[in-house]
Amino acid sequence: MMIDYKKSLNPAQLEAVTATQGPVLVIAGAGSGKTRTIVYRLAYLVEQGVPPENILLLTFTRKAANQMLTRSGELLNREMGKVSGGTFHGFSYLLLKKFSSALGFAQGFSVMDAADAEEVLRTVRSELKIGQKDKSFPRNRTILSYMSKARNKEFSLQQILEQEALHLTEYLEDILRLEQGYFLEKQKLSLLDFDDLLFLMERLLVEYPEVLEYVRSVYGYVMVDEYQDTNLVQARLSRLIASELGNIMVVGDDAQSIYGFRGAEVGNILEFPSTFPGARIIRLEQNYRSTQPVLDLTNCILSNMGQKFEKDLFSTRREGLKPELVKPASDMSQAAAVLSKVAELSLKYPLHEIAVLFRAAYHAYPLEVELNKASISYQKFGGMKFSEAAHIKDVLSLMRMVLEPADFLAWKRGLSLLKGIGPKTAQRLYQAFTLSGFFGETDELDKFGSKNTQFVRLLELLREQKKFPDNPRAFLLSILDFYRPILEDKYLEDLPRRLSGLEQLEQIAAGYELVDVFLADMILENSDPVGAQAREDSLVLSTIHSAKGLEWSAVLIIDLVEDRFPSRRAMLEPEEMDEEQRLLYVACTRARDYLGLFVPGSIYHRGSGFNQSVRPSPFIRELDPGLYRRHQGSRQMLSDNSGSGLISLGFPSGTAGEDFARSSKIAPMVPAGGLCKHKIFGRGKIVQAMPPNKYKVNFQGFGIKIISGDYLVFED
DNA sequence: AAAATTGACATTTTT
DNA sequence: TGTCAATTTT
Repeated sequence: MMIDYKKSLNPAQLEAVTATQGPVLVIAGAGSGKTRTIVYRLAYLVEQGVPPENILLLTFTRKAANQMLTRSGELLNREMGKVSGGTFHGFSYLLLKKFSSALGFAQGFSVMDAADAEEVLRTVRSELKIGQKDKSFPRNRTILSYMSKARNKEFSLQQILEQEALHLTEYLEDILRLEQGYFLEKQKLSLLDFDDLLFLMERLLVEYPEVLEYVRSVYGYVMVDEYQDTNLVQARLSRLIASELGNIMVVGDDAQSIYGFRGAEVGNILEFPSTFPGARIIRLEQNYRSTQPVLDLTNCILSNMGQKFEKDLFSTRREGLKPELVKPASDMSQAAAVLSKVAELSLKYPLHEIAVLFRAAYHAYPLEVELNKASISYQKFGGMKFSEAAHIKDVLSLMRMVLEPADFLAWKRGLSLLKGIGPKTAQRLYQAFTLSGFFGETDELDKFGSKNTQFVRLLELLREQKKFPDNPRAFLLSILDFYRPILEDKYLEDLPRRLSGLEQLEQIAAGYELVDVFLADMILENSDPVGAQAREDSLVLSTIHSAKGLEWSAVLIIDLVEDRFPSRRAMLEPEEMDEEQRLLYVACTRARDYLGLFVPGSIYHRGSGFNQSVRPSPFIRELDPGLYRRHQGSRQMLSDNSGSGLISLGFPSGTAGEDFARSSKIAPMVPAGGLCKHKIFGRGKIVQAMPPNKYKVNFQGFGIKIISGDYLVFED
C-alpha cells in the first residue's frame, strides 16, 4: 500500500520529504511537524528503493532516533531497524572500533565518561603534585570542563580561561601541565573521552581516504537532526560523510540553539547554504502543536531576540486559554501551588501528559519532596545520569573487565571493590594480568589469591563469563550475585533505591543481544529504553535541555526568577543571556494547551538557611502582560507582607518548641528571610524544630490551604 | 596502604 | 545535598 504523501503533509513538508537529491536545509520552527517530516522522508526513501542500511540518521539522542525509526516502520508496515543511526558520538564509536587497529590501538580502546576522566586527571594531578593543599586550586571537574570547552570551541585552553575564568589564569602554568599530563595518560592507557571520539573520527576520515570512500559508499543518504546544536567538528564530519554535493538533509531551528556552552555553533546552520553550494532551503512555519494564545506568547519571546532566519509561526489551533502566571510566596509554596495545579490538570489530562520544566536539575528538589509526600509518582529527566551512579558504574566495570580486558579503569574500579585492595594493589594486579594475558595463571596472582578468597571467586566468575558474550542479562545476573553483598556493605543507607536501580539495569540489559553493544550504549547514551516509554501514570519532571524535541498537553515552568533562570553566570554575558532566552523559548514551545509560568517570591538558600527574596526573571518582566493572565490566588498567602495578626502554634509535646510555646503563647515572628514584619493569626504544626529560634512549620488558616515546609524564624 | 573520618564547598545545561 | 579532598586511624 502506497502512502498518500500529499494528503498527509503540507506543501513545505512535502517538499522536504521528496527533495531527496543534493543538499537540503530545513528550517523547522517549533511544533512545525519536524519529526513527522523526517519520519515520512525515511519512509519515502525506502519506498523509492533506497535500502534502509544506506540511510544514516544522526540525531541528538538515541531516544529520538528510536522514535523516528519506530514511527517510520509503522508507516511502512515493516521493520526499519536497519537504518543506521544514533548520535555523532555513538556513530563515531562504532566506526572507530571497526578501524581501531589501523589507528594504532593494538588492544582496542575504551571510552571514558565524565567520572572516568576525573579519575584519570586525579591520578595525573597527584603524580605531578599539582595544586596540593591549595584550597583555591580549581577542582578536577572544573578543569576538565574547561578543557572540553576549549576542544569543542576549538580554542586553546588559555584562551578559554581568559574568556571565561580569568581568576584561574594565575594557575595557568599548572593547568596546562595537567592538560598535557591528561593527554599522555589517555594515550598510555588507550582511553578516549567523548571529545576524542569526534576528533579521532575526523582524523580517520581525513587520513584514510579508503575509509572515507567506504563510508560515503555505504551512506548514500544522510540526515542530521537538531543541526543548530552541532559544533564545528560535527559540521565538518557531516560534510566529510556526505561530501559537498551529497544527499544530505539537515534540520534545525536557530531559535532553539541551546548548547552553546558545549561548543554548538549556530553558524553551522546559518552557513549551511554556503558550505553546501546549491542547497535548497525549506521553511516549515505552520505550527500544529500549540494553541494560538500559547503561540502568541512564544512569538513574543521570539521577537525579543535577534533572529537570523525569518520566521513567522502561525497556528491551526485558534482556541485556547492564555498562559497563566502564578506568583507563589516562596519556592516551598510554589511546590504546593504546582501540586494543586497538577491535581486540577489531571482531571483533564493523563499524568504523563503534564510536565514540569526547570533550568537546572536541583531546582526540582523541593517539588520532589512534596510529590513524594503526596505519593504522586513522577519521572525525572536530566541531571545525574543513571549510568553515572556509583553502584551502576561498579557493575558495569565488572562486566567490562571481561569484555575489555585491557580497560585499566574498569579493572581498577572493579578490584577496588574487594576488601583490602586499594589503588596501589589494583594497579599491581592489573599489571600482572597484562603480563599473563589477562586470565592466564601466574605465580603472583595465585599468591595473592591465597590470601583473598573474594578475589579468587571474582576471577573464576570472570573466566566463566568470558564464554557468554551473547546474553547480557544472564551475564549481569551472575555478576550481581557477586556484587550484591558488596553493595549491601558499601551503601547501606539507601540500599532500596540502589537495588531498584540495578533491577532497572537488568531490564535494560534484557533488551540487548550482545554484551559489548549493551556496554557501549550504557557509556555513550542516556540510553533508557525502560524509561523511554514514559510511564503511563507518572508526572514528568525534566530539565529544559532534556525536554528538547518533546511536547506535552500541559507544561509548567518553575523558578522563573533572577539567578536561576537566567542562571547567575549568564547575567554577566550578553551571549549567554541570548542562550537563556532561547532556552525559555524551547520550554514554552513544548506546551500544547496549557502553559503555566511560576515565579516564586523567595527561594530557600542553603548557605544561609534563610529564604531569600528574589526578583522575577527579566524575561518575564519584558513580556507583554496582555499575553498572559494572572493566577487568581485563593487569598493572600501567609508570607505576603500584607498579612497581619498573631499566630499561635501547636507544638508537638516533647519537642523543644513546647518550652517555647509555654513561655510565650503568642510570638512575634517573621517568616524566614524577614519578609513579614506583621503578626499573623493561624494554626500550625512544627515539622522540624531547630531551637532556639528556627522552626519548620506546616500552616493552616486564613484561606491558606497548607503551606508546608516553610521556615519560621522567631525574633527575640 | 587501605579504610574511616572530618571538613569544606559548590551547585547549569549533555555526549 | 552530596561530593571531593585532606585528615587520622587501623
